[in-house]
Amino acid sequence: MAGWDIDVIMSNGNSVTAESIKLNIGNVDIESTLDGGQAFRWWHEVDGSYRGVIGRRALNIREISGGVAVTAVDGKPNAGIEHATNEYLGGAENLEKFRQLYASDPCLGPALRGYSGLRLLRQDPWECLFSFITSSTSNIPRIKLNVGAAAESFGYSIGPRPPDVTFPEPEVIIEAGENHLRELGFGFRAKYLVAAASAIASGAIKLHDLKEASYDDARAELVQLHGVGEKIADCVLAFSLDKPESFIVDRHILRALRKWYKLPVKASLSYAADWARGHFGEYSALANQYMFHRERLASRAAEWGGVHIEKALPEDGI
DNA sequence: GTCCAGGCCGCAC
DNA sequence: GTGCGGCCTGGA
Repeated sequence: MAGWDIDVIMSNGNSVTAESIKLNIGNVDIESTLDGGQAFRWWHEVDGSYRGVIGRRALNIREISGGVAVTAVDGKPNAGIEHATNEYLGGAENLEKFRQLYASDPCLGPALRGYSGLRLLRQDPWECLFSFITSSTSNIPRIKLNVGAAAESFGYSIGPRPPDVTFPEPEVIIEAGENHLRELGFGFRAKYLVAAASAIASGAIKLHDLKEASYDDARAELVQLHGVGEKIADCVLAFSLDKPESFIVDRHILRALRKWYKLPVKASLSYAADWARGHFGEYSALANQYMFHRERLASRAAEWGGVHIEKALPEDGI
């Protein structure tokens, strides 16, 4: 599975040789997967690769034919990187079935052809929860700014650059406190984050145990947290707690469901989520991510002059 | 200056 | 159960 080759990393002007590991895990669209609204600590490099952190390792990931190449940028041995990256990028079995089932779906078919390789991540649950509490009434650039600031302020350095840090444990966030988080720009979300950290540190909520729990039970646990509603809970369930049946509804998705699946204009967010879970079943989270990506690019294309979607999805005829 | 962003809470009705 | 105002703040 894993092959070897030699890369040259330019860091602080010095050249360092490091071995990269090739993972033949199938096509991965790293831009839409790592930097499309699931995770917020991946940074685009000038060569098109992405740099970020998985667990306690600072890594660089780039696309290669049939998979990705991963390089440690922390000067440590490669042990464990292959396994961790495989975990993080999720399995592809579901994706293959999903592709076959929805190839001719009017909304998802074009998206599957346009962004084939968009995957569901399997992130660390605490960082994921923290990130999506932060996402409330915010936008992706600002979420990246906030989450990155918290990581760099309170995380443990594991590499040469400032963003090469582990994500701070709940105990560290509690110690930092609401006011410090407000100073970093989290606004009204600061108190939610400290409360969530307390619930986890005290053991009132055991995030990792929710992986084994049913979707309904895990969701019910999460929404008890102050500042976590159905939407944020579904993000955490889909991106970190192995719940492929979760479906996230925001304004982009609601618009898509009305446009492509004839959902009533008056359908509430909660109704829409229930309908979509019934319709897509175990492929809900995947369908949701492709739909979100497509709709988000479409709205951005409109802002930029409306060319992006036609370029990405030629056969779609919007 | 205004408006909006991958929401949620508290409170009416 | 549905609707509405308020909440922080950076960027367009």
